[in-house]
Amino acid sequence: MKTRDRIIQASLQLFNENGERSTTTNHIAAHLGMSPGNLYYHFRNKEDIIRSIFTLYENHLESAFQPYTPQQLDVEVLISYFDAIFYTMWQFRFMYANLVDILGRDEALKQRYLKVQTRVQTHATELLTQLCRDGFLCVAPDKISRLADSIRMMVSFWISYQLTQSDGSGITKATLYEGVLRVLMIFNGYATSNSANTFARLEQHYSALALRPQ
Amino acid sequence: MKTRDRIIQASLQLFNENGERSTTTNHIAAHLGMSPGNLYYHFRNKEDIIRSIFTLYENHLESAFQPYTPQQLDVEVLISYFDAIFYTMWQFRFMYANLVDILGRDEALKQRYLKVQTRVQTHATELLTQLCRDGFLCVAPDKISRLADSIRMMVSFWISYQLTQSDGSGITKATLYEGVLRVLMIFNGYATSNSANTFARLEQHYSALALRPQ
Amino acid sequence: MKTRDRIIQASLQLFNENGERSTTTNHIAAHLGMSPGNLYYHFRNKEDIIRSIFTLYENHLESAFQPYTPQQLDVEVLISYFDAIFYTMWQFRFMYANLVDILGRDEALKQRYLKVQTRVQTHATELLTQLCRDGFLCVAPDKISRLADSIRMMVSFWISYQLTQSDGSGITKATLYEGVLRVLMIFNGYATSNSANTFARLEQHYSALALRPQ
Amino acid sequence: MKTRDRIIQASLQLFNENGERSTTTNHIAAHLGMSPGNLYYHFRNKEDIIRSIFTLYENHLESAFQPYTPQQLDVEVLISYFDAIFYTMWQFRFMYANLVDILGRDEALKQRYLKVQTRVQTHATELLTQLCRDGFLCVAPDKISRLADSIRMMVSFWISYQLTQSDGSGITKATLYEGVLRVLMIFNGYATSNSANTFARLEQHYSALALRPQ
DNA sequence: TATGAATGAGCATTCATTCAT
DNA sequence: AATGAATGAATGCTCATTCAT
Repeated sequence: MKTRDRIIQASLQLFNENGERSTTTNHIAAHLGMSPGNLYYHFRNKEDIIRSIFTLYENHLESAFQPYTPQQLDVEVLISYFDAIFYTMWQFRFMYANLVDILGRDEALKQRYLKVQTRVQTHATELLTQLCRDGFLCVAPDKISRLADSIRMMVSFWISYQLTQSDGSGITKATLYEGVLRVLMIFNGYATSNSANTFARLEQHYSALALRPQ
Repeated sequence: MKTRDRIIQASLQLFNENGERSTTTNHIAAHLGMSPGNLYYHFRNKEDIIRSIFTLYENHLESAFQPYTPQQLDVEVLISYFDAIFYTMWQFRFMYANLVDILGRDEALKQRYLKVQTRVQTHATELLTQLCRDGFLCVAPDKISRLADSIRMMVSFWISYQLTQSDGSGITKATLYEGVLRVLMIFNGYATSNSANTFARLEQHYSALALRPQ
Repeated sequence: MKTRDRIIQASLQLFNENGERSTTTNHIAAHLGMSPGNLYYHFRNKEDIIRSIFTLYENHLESAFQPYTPQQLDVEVLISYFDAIFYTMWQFRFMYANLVDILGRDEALKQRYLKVQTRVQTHATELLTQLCRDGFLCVAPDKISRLADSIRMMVSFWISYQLTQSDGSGITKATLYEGVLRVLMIFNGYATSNSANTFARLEQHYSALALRPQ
Repeated sequence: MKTRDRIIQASLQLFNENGERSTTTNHIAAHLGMSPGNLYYHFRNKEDIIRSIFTLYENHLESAFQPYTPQQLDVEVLISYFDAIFYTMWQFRFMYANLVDILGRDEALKQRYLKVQTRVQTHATELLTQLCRDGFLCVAPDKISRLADSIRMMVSFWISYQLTQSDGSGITKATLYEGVLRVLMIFNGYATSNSANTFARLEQHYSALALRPQ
């Protein structure tokens, strides 16, 4: 792996584990057994590292929430979407835990965040429309967009919510699968008789993951 | 006012205006025309100041969300609750903007937060039950608790959400009245024919406030 | 001596001995056996220290180059002026050695420099006029100002000139007395028969000092 | 052009434009689209680059200030000398702006500077003698050397002086033509009736250049 | 010749906190 | 109660230079 990518990966890991605020650039360099100078050879400053991680986030969102091709729809497709939700939360959990702080310090990043969230909203709306059309969900057309928005808000603040509500020390995969289940619960409210069975299986699937110890 | 209280008030003001992170203890002391040593005579450390502010928060919540006495119910009562929601968000907005950060640094404070939130949840549930009983709302008994929870979550993260979504520089009273309106909108979904008129007047009331310039 | 003044004096000393560029704030603090934090308690930053030294420079120039009272004029008065020239060069030699650099980094300081130099020019002109009137010098009235200017330029760049011309390691008092002698030489060109003797004695006085080993 | 020369030219340009201090070796390499490693293949270190630029300076001085052949003397010859003064100041202005700093860091370079300045002094003296002999100037023989010295000092510190005196942002060609005019003014003081006209034309020539916008 | 990743000592500055008075 | 000088560990970042390829 290239040094630049190693720095990004190590930073992401340390940010997720110890928080972005308390992870210093010297920390990251030391963790990689490299000099701080080399880190600054590859990145202009700490903000630049965060922005590069944000690019990963953008790319992931972009690819994960594309509408599916017509013939594809079955449990696997839905699982891929819910897995993507989980993966996003888990992979970038430091960001969700400090969104206000991180975006508050970097106006350019905030603009990028707004942009990508707008796209996510669009894609999510399309996805829900498709699921309605294919008889998996039953949502009034004028409420689809609001549903997508609710889901986005839930996903965006699930980690913050958990960090303020649970007395545990940190976020585990199980915590995030709980979040996935909450989203599923919202879907369940709009399930059709066709999809009830599928959703039951999905719930079983993620319940099992939510119970797994770290 | 006693020195101790002056410190609390000044800290609250500065935290709200400039953020807790960038408000130093020397800053607070200077703002009060007092020595940092004196500040540390009255408080063990910065955390101690935040804890004292948190006590104000607890007291406010405790007194504001008590069930009303039977004969009272009219528009004024509802306004008093919604005003209390607004007041809480406005008065302690620095906390809402940094909840994860603040609670993450102080486990004892987190425990107090959990406790007070549990009480708020209880009181809110009782309140909703009362409003149903008095024919103002129509919510299935087993859904009342979940409704209270949704409202709490909306209030808790409205400020964070606004700080990440809007590209404006900061939180204004109008922003928070928008939040109050969102909560009202949820209530509206459960309004009875008796209360429809009342809710319309409430909406008018807060819409006007949300439009007022800073 | 107050800590603030001790910092100024130590900084001045270290700047003069080792150059301003290579004298770090930690250096200064260590030299005084104090923490860097304390240094920054008394001064906002390094620039602030330099500005405070510059205030000393301003005050010195202001007091040293006042016109003399009529009855005063004798050798002692002239010696006091030439001594002031020497003292200024010696006391603030780091500044003269790095004028371009120091003023180039701090526009506000440059403005103060321009202002004080304008005042020095005025005072020097008045002084020369007085000396002419008292029969010590004979300069055409329209050339007095230009003479003052030449002297100022000579004093301002004597140290720089010496640092580029001599292969010795540094500036000594003797070097600066040489500079004083050069200025005296200019005066000599305008001496009257009344003052010739006085100037001869002055030259002897400073020649002796210029020959003294460090 | 050879890589080595390209490095020298780029360094000279960047030093003149942005100052030697704030022009890093990586800067120079990037400006040339080359790796820092390659730069260090051609030069041992930054000092080595400066020394190579200094060689250009030496060569220029050596060739520009040679006595003229007897039959040549007319306005053109004088213009060529004054143009050479201008060219030297303009081409190597970063050096004049930081002479103390640059020579203070490199004792060997200082020795070369002393040597070349001695030669310049000699040549300038010869030149003035020739001009006297040819009836263009009238200077007492024992004062010729001192006149040459004064001119050298004026040229050497004109840029430094301007950088400390003007509140403008930087050195322009006009600034340096002003310097040339100052030198001309000194010559004027020793002009003969034969040369008065010539000097007037020279003054006109350089005044026009000094007034030209950048 | 040339690349470009890597080094590492060093710097100005911050801030919660302490403590003698 | 109050002062205010003092602490010191920590932080993000720079840049001339090296060296394996």
